[in-house]
Amino acid sequence: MLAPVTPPPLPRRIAHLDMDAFYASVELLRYPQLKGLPVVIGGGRRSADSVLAQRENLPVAEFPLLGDYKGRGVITTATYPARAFGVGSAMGMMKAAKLCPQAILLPVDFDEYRRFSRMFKATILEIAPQMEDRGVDEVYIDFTEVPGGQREGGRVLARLIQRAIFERTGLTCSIGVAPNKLLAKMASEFDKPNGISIVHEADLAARIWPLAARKINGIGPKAEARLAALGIATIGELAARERAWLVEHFGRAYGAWMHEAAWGRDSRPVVTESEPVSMSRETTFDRDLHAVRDRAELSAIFTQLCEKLAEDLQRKGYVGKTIGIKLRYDDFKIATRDQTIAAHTADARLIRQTAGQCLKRVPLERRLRLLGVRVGALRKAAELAAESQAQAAPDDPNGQLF
DNA sequence: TCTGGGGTCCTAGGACCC
DNA sequence: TCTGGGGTCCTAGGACCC
Repeated sequence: MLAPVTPPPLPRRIAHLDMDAFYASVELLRYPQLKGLPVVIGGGRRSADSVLAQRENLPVAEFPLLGDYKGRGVITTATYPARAFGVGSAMGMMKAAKLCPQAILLPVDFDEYRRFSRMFKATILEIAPQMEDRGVDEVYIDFTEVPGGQREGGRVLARLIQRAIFERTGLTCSIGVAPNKLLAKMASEFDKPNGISIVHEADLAARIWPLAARKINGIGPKAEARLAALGIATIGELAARERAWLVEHFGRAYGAWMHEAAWGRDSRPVVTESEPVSMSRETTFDRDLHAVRDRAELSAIFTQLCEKLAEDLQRKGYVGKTIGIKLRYDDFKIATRDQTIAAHTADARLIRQTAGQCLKRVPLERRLRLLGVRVGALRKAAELAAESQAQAAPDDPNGQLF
């Protein structure tokens, strides 16, 4: 008997695709008259009665200005002309207004960004079926088995996808292709905007090791600071340390992972489907509120959050079992409490009641800045219903007895 | 008026069970 | 004086990401 002949496996080629300045680019498609001007997006949601909602061909002079903005909130994104003034994402609005009061301020329009997000993802799926969603403007794509995915290390397929997205949406993106997700993510930043970068294992020392350790997806500001204190700034310096030394300083799991990452090793698959674990709603108040003195106002907001969350769950077909709250105090410290109830629910009143119990277990002397409600341990409502049906099925002896 | 909103995953201690 | 060991669930906090 002849052993079945299996062709050697193809080398893994994983792409990371990142839309270029996504929110701002979507806004500029709608308001081309703003091209080249400093534009900032953030500070709240677009309301139906806003001047912007009424006319798309609004003259530039009639757009709202950042300098006129009053409120808390942060910049979601800024165009390059705005960034030239030192304005950037996550910056407080009031601080940004001082730096560049003449910038045009657009409120965020998530519905519109989601619409474009669906469009570019559908375009990718028509070409490459193995796609992992990483938020509104990012995906991983497994090129390995896709026709043409191996040509020029992935460049040919990347170019095809880039063109298809541009033709469908008018938006550009940057793509990195590498042996795994970790390297592909870094590669996609190499040539922005509208670029393609191909990285191979052999490029590790030349192209990855000179980068700051912070460029590794999973090393954030805290880990970066701890590394810096230990004299490590670049990925190469991280790679030069013994695994055992990293484990000693960062714990078994994180230390070992850091070592693997620095050596460009990552075997995580591209995950095409996943179920949500939790859903939440939270809001930062216009002014800090006190649990006793602003009780009525707080209570109304609390109820509203629970109602919105219940709506989200019901619309998407989920029920959850762990109900929780989140508070941010005026000193920015965060407290969370949660409680697991007997049965899964998506009912606003039950969520409100359980979250109310949680609120009683948390200190309420300080003023509050933010209140949030969360439902976790989610299940698909339909699946849960099917299971309880099965439990009462006639082949269950207990089911027959009673 | 510095500092949004929506997520995931990990850790660690205690309860509880066998 | 000696007092297991493993597994799972629950809870609180924190790091990180988009």
